[in-house]
Amino acid sequence: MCFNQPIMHRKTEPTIHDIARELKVSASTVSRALQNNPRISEKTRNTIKELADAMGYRPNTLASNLRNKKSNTIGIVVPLINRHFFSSVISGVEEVAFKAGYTVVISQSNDLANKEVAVVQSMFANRVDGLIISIAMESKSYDHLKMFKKKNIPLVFFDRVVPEIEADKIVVDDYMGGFRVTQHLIDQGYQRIGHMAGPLSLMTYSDRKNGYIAALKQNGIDYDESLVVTSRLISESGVEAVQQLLDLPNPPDAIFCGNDTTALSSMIYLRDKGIRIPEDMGIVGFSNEPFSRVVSPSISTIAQPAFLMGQKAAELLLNQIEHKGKSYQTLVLPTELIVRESSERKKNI
Amino acid sequence: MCFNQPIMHRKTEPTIHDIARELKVSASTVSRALQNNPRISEKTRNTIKELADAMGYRPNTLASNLRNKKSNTIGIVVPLINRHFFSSVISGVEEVAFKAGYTVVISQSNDLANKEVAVVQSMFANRVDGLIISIAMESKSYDHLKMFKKKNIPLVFFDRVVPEIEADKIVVDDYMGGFRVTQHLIDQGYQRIGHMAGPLSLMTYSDRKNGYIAALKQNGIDYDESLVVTSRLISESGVEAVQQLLDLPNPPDAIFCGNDTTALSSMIYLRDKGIRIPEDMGIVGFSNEPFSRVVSPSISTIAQPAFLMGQKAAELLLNQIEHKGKSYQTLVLPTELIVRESSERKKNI
DNA sequence: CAGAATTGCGCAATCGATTGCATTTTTATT
DNA sequence: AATAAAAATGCAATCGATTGCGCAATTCTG
Repeated sequence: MCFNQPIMHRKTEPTIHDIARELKVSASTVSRALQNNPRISEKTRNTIKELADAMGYRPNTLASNLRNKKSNTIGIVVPLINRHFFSSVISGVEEVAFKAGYTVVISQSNDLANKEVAVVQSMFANRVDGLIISIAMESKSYDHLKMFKKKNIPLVFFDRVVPEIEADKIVVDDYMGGFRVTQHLIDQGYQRIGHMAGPLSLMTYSDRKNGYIAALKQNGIDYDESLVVTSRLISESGVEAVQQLLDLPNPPDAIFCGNDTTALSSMIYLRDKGIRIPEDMGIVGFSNEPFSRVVSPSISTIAQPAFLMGQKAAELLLNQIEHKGKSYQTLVLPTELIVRESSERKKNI
Repeated sequence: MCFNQPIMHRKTEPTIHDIARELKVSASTVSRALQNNPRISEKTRNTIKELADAMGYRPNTLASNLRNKKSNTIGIVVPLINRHFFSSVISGVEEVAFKAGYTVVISQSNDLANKEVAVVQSMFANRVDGLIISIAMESKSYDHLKMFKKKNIPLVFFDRVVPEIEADKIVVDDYMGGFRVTQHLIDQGYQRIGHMAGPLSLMTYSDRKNGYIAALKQNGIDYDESLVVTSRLISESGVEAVQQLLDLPNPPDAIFCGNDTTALSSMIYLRDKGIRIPEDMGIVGFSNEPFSRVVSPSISTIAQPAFLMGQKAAELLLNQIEHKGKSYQTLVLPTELIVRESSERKKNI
């Protein structure tokens, strides 16, 4: 039997009690010393810290969390982790959270209402201190989220928000995005500007369209309903919409596409038809998907500050966590127009 | 003063003690009943469960985790969340972990050695049950990972693995990837095939190069060292490498680029030089980045099964967690050659 | 130098769930 | 009916850190 083993493989992690025993002080003292509590003299504090180091002591956050009724963890739920926009948001959240000493737990809803309920409940059971979420497209009932409200656990929505729940919200300025795109096309000398809209039940898309209409109006251009085609904005929709627009008696000379996917598929279709971009037809997309920069011609688009959105979401959430009961705010992040080849008819000098 | 409030807003979450008091049984009984421990009669078990439901009881996983010394949490650390390959892996991990009742905590190293150390230590302190990691390019020392080994916490490496640490590992078959690419180029009738290699200290890149060399050999083509340019494979490297290759007395007529990024930048450079792809020069990339499908000409590349990799990583890890001490395995996932325009000189009939 | 003020530290309860062992209750056996 | 066996439940310690309160030691004050 040997006591006082040198520091080596021991079965269990050292705890404050082990340190206390070794130094013949109480566990409270050790705990306080490690927290730099002024009630402990500098001398003993140093002794304790040194031994803690030497023993390879690591605080057990589980125990601490239990005692403090706080997990120092925030949850984030997105439809699909594997989507550039969302992974960028997550990246931003992680950065801010990590710096603030929080852990980020992550789940995806796969855009399925019942998976969303399941993952949210799981986060709830795990006592996250707050939740950041972009809801699944399908979600109908929001009881699982109201649970958080009831227990007073902070909640931040981003991108796809739930209007009927009071909480911090972050969205991008789709209206101004649509406006800027349209204004840009006008500035480039395009005369008849068409628009591929997305499902107008989603605010995101109706705002873009409204921005488009507003810009036309402001430039004294009549809004022509026949120039707007509404679809789900998948790749095929782009092709169909272009066909429809080209068949018009008076077809457009520029198209504001609801997203980059349709912008791309339109471009490919137009190119095959021998229509030159941007000379014969200007194209602008939306969202700044990674590919829009590298395709040829590169696609002008609206950048949504996904990473920033994640950072802001985390900041709002941490703020709520640390000063509960403040009032809620809705942050509208600015969009940025990125002019690329697909719409740059007038070269800058 | 009113006791026996109806179920409504109460300050604190109900615990097993509250249930026990209400039912005049002990907390142990409640705990056991909720776990379906056979030592509790069906009758009392039902009574307990019903009341638990009615009171809106939710087990406190923190307390449970503390007692069980198990967090039911796995950690995943990647260089950058916001990269398609990694976010796809994460997505796969999340799927498997969630189904198995585990929570996934996530962090990014930003490819910085010291951030990696910090996040790994944080996960350690948070008592994750296991860790899945692709190491930062810069990492030099692996003490932070050896810590896990010492404490017998399962570890799974993927993509960028550490050879000197024994653990489960998952990589893609870079060797065969390189081989396939090269064979494909040969089959397409290209005669002199160059290669842009990545940092050869990383297995990933040296394997690709070795596959390239092997394919040449098998086809009776001499390996010409001057045709291989090594770099960090960022966009600019592609341009520099192409310039270098074109300046050779006997330049290549095809290039196997170490990744899609360099494949793209090379293509753009070549196009500006008036060199036609794939007619004058064949190009193949690696990784199947989303953009490689949509650029023009589309880029032939090697698909890495990222989502599958994540699933497998999670499976291996959970297996280790649940049956510790099994031997370690290295899983080599197959790669798939995706032939696109950039290398398809001979059209299929 | 006595008494007050300050400083340094320990006791013991707490967070909520789990579990080995002991005890009580019920059922079976002769 | 008495005892053995089995079933159901309770006691109390435990996981590791935190903290209000109280006691003891030290320093200060007049």
